[in-house]
Amino acid sequence: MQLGNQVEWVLHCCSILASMPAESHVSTKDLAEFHGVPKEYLSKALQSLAQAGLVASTLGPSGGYRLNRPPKDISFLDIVEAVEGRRSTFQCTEIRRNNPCRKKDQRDKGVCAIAGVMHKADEAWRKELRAMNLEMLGKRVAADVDPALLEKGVRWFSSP
Amino acid sequence: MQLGNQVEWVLHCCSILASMPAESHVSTKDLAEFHGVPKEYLSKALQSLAQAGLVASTLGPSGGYRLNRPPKDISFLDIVEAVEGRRSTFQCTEIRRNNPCRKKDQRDKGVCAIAGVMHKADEAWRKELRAMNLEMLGKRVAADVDPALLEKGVRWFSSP
DNA sequence: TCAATTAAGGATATAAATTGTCCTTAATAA
DNA sequence: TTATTAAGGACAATTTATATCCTTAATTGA
Repeated sequence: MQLGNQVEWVLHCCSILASMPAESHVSTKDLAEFHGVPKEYLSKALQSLAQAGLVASTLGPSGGYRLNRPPKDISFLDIVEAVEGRRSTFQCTEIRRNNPCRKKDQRDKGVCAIAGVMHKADEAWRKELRAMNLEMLGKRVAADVDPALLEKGVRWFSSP
Repeated sequence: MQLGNQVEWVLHCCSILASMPAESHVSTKDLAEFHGVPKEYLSKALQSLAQAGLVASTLGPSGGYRLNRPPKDISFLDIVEAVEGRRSTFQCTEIRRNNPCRKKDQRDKGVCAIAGVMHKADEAWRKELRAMNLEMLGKRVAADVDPALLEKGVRWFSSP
């Protein structure tokens, strides 16, 4: 059970967008080149972010993407779910109903105990992602990465 | 990001094994038929459990599987990891190294902040699975399911 | 001893999801 | 007007998940 690469890509892209001056837009082309990933495929992932309302896009030269909300109002979960969807990591197919000892019309008392546990674990994962947002990420990045390098990045994306 | 069906299957199989009298063995054929899943494919998953040391197998007529440890010593995480592996749900491919502003030999301070968050969420998921074991599951099942049906199941697997 | 049954596992086939590319369209800025 | 951009449809390639088939060796019971 692995998250797709797109998740990693858009998280890094959002980190960039959060560090750019407001009103400035960053193109798919630049984001793809900066991260060394295929532009067309990254584009699909960014479209997912746009459809989820996390980013806004503008057309034409100097167009591209910007965050659509303050960084503190965009959680990791928002981003992960925009790309991966909202379905639980565990899908119960109700194989208990195949039990040959059961009567056909037998009703079940609530969800399968196994599914309950797996869904709770899934929720614990999501809770952790919900607790982290782009503002917090920005602070961590600022603490970890050479400020000169960060500034270079901003200028790289800003230059025409 | 979805867990495979094999995970659901073996969890149900382990639930059965935990409810069977000690020393009795349950065959792949019976487990597959009981749950309405393909025998040969379920067999692969059960082999994973055996390789992980969670179950022991015996050959020949009346052979099959039994738990290799007390139910309380087999966690959901043990079972999930036996089938799905131990790799994190998030794989960091270090795309930060592709940053064109970086010098080639630049060293990083620890893991990427994004990977750190994702791994922590992964660990929260695993922690939840680690906290549940087959003994606890047995109690929940006993509370949820008609005792007569449970007993019928045990007899179904016990009869030759 | 013999026949039936079983897990283990190799080889292979099929289906689905992931990853990636190509192209057209409409909007927009310079 | 021209170059640039996001959106998105169509398609291709690759990888993973799902499933089947077959052989082997161990074991049980007749």
